[in-house]
Amino acid sequence: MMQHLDTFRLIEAIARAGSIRKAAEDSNITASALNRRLARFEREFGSQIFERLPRGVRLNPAGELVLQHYRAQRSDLARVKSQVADLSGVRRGHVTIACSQALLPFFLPQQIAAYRNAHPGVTFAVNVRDREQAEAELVSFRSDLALVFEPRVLVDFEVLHAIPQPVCALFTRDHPLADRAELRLRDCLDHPHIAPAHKYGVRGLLDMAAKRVGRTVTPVVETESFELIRYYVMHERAVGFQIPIGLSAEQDTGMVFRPISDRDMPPGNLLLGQMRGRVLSVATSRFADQVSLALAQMSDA
Amino acid sequence: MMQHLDTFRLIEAIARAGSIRKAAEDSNITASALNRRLARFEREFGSQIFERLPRGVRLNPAGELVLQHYRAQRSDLARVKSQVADLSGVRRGHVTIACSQALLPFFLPQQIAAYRNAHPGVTFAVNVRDREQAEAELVSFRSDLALVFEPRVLVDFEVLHAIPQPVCALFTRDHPLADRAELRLRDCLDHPHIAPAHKYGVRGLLDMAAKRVGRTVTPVVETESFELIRYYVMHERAVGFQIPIGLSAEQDTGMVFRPISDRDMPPGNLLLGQMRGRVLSVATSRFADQVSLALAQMSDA
DNA sequence: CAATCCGGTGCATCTAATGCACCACTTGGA
DNA sequence: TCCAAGTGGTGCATTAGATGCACCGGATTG
Repeated sequence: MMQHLDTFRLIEAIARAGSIRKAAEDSNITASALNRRLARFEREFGSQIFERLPRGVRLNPAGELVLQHYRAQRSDLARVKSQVADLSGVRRGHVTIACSQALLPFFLPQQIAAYRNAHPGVTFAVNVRDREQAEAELVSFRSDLALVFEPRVLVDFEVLHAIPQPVCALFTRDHPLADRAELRLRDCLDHPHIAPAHKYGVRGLLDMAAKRVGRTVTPVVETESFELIRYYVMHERAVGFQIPIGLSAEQDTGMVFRPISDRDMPPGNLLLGQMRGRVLSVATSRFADQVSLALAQMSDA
Repeated sequence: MMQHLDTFRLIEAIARAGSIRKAAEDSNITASALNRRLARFEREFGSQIFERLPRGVRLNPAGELVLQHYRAQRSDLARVKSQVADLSGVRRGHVTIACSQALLPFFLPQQIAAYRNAHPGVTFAVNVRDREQAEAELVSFRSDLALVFEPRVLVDFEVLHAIPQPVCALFTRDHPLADRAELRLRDCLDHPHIAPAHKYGVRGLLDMAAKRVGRTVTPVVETESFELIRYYVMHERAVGFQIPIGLSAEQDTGMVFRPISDRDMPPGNLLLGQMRGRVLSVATSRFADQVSLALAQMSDA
């Protein structure tokens, strides 16, 4: 039980540290003991999993496979434990989500709170990641679920639910654009605007749409923070861009948001997904169901 | 490495024996040691996996989950080892097949020999099973591949390749039916016939077809052995039933076989399959490819 | 009611993992 | 050029944990 996954944790530490001695320090054992654990593992496994360099060690291809195998195993063991806890009546578990910044202000806290209200034994971990990182998180079993806008590569990403999200422009109530019946992209670009960095889906859609009408996105402020975008439009009379799920219509912040006309930009997709083919734990699976339902109700409304 | 999967093997032994003491004897350790291993495992896992009965122990639902998890893990570890051996150039591995009797005389030995000729490092295990057992073998990771005729339930059975196989009647060259241009089911049933037991696909198709024309299959000999069927028709002037892949046209045995007219019976399907969603080892995967190719060529001819 | 089989436990024993000191080697910079 | 600071690997004494043995309490069975 312990011994086995423990050895694996040490192997992970070696891979991370790039050196047996460093990993030994991190793990609070002697380099000698760690060296032997590794040697024994390699002997019993049948081949080396690290290549020995003059300045340390590095995973070889076999090691990559082994690492992936043990990550999958550890994750599946967690699933089994969750199911066992579930059938003994005690709804326990832990859910790890990699998600876009856009979900942080309203959607995710609401969803987590609602779920925890029904099942107080379940704990959560929320990792804020861009769309590429989120997919990598799934594959390496560091996250169970991902909730991202317009993910790039969809290999190994199994879509559990999808809802369309138009890119919205946001500005203060007294902005010149606030009166327009239909909001065109060119109008937004004519004003000073603040846009997210290229790695984000909103920016990708903006760039494509602008290119199609012979324009370019030239933000006065470019940022990785969606929060900054939301607040900045209240300080300079600028146009921000964001998807509606990260915005609240109810709050009276003096700020309004409007979808950009779909004549200029098709809506992007917000996707809930998991690693392809993986069996999720009970808690994770139920939470995914709840989120799917909430997303569905949202796109109906 | 060893310790962990070793404990699991012991747990399997306990589940099989139904008692710690018996399992201890089988595994050549003392009941005390085995009891402790189990106790420690349950303590670290967080819940009991056996229910204690007055006359021994029995797996509880949690135990079933744990067992399934470890079987999957062991199988995946074998896959990793196979891939590692593959990338170091040495094509090694082990392939386990659950298959119908019909494949034993010609098809499977040919396929295995051909593969081993190209890759002598790969070893094989062939388990002869009926269609239901074969599916159970896949799910419990006791077999990697299954090659069966008309499998019953297809849950968790992922079809890798399928070819149609008409049910054939076989008899000696001097049998009255040997001259017919088209072979009808009623003619076969009018003669003394020998048929496989109900659990086999051929019998299932026969029963259904007979019922459709208001007849019943009334074999003079009913058997589980396809081999007996093939040999019996040479001793009594009887009609046997079998699928063509288990029969050879070339051998001069004084025996002929003919498909029953598809006006009476649609052909059944011979399926090559694996457990749904499972990643096969390199050796297994390549062998499956070879078999698929051979089946495809066979149905072209 | 005695015999038998079961799982569980205290204690002595023994195997195997660990820590310490040290080696051989490479590298980078004084 | 040479030395200091890294690296992975190894022999040896120590220790921690797994094992075997003997035994207990309890339940079933004849």
